[in-house]
Amino acid sequence: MATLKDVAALAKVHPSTVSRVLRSVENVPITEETRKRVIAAAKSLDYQPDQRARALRLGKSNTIGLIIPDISNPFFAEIAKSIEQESYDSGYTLVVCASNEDQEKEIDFVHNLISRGIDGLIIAPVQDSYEHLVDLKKRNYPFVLVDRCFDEFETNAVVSDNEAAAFEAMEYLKDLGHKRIGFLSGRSTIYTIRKRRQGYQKAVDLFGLDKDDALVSAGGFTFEEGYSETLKMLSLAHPPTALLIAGNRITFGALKAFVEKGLTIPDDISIIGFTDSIV
Amino acid sequence: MATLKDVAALAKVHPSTVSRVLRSVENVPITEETRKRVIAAAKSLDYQPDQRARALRLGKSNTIGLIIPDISNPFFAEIAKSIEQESYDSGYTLVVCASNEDQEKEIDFVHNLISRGIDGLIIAPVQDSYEHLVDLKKRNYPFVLVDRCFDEFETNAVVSDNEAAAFEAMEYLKDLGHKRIGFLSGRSTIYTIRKRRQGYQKAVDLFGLDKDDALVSAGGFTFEEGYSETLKMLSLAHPPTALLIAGNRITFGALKAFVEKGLTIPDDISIIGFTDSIV
DNA sequence: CTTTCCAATACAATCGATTGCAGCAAATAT
DNA sequence: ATATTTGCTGCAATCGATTGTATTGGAAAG
Repeated sequence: MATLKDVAALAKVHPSTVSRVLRSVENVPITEETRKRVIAAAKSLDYQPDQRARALRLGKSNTIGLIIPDISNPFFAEIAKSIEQESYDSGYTLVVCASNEDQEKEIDFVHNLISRGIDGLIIAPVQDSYEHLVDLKKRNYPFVLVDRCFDEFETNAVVSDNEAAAFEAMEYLKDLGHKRIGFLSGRSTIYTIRKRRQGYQKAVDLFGLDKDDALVSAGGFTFEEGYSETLKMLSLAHPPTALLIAGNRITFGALKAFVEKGLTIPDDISIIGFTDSIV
Repeated sequence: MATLKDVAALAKVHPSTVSRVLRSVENVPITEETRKRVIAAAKSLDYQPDQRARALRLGKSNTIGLIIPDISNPFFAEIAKSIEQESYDSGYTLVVCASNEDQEKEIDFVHNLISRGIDGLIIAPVQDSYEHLVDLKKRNYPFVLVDRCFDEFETNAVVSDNEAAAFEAMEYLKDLGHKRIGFLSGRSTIYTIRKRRQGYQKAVDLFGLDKDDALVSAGGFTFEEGYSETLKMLSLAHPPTALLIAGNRITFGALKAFVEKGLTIPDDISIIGFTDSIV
């Protein structure tokens, strides 16, 4: 890799001059002839400024970090894609890290990314703890949460109104005539899940629907868990006639259970799932 | 952020001593008392070495870059996830970039990542051109291709035997009694697609199956294209009785077409798709 | 012919961490 | 008592780019 020094040597000027020519800004006057010589030299050496050196000197890296719990989940992958596109268009490079729903790893990534001189951070937190985020806030480090935030800790965040969404979905199912609606949950420590469940409960109460703990599953986000929890619910003495499902993978698991039980949608059972994804 | 200097000041030693204590390696002896003082100072300041400074000095960043065409495609997301996990376990940070099947962007990323002092590069190339990769190879820059490689240009690469896979799939369909098998392709400039098509053709020839250009679609990788190409093929005078499908999203598009046409698998039509993904 | 001034470029410090070498003290050898 | 070794730590250069502050050369002014 050619450095400023190499270009300077070739153009027979001082490195600082090369820098000034190449950044071109500033009100420092440069002879047209020098400028041409420098540009030619830079081109002939295929000079690319060393970003880590720039970042070190400037205290700015034009890079932002994104930490998501699971890159292989289309929901987060889609988020990553959008952020990446927007970053790229704004001249930023995005560093995507996958915490894999592991709190330790997330904390690791936060430290690691900061020490790399990242300009800002976007996090979909694991939500097993948040001291590291409190710390970020205290240090005035720019970061934004996405998809998940904390009730007890105020931050900038981009989230959906999960409670209202769940409530609306329930209302729709109620209007279809359903009285006994199951709720397939995900990890209940997570913001989105808690809110969706609140919406579900609110609807159950308000609409006078069947209130039964057996109609609310616990569990995680996986396909397998969705499958087994659905089977469990379908084999109840009074199975639900509709399901509200709090995650895309869980939904696919439920579908598998339906197929296995020979149930058809919407004839035998109705479902509404969160986080739609075709593929 | 605390720097080496800050820690040194607090511990009343020279920065170099702090560095030596913290790296601990080297055969330089350090008094136990000094060591303790330094470690205490580092802890109390929550010192984290600046990775960009280290990278600059050491010429090594412990970071590798991954460029994939589409992060929202579960196939690539899954690849990214595995590589990320493996990198993390080996003490490397992975930078994931999405070229979005845009050759210019890929080239941009290659330059950008290199100038960031990335230690190595993993690329699933767009395959519209490869001069930039030739350049990398010439400069002896460590990189590996994944999923896609070039017939005309030798590199390290991790790829599947797409031709054999397509052939095997065709053999299976033939054994089921199918004589008229369609091939839903993706962008034909791409390695995987070309190979799969070769396997398809080889099977058609070898098994004496129906040879008909109308049975081979062109097109891209999208859900929509899969849908429309399938509809087109189903409305042929002699529609295929089975389909070999070269991509996961295309497959989902085909499924939509089947549903719409009221076709059931495997009663009305058989399919085998590449790149399985549940969700 | 000297002084002043300005345009154009060079110098040097800086960002933070690392490392070969120098230096200083105490301990051992002569 | 002096010379030599050894153990520990400080000094300073370095990585590559940036930028405030010289410095240079030549032209204009006196």
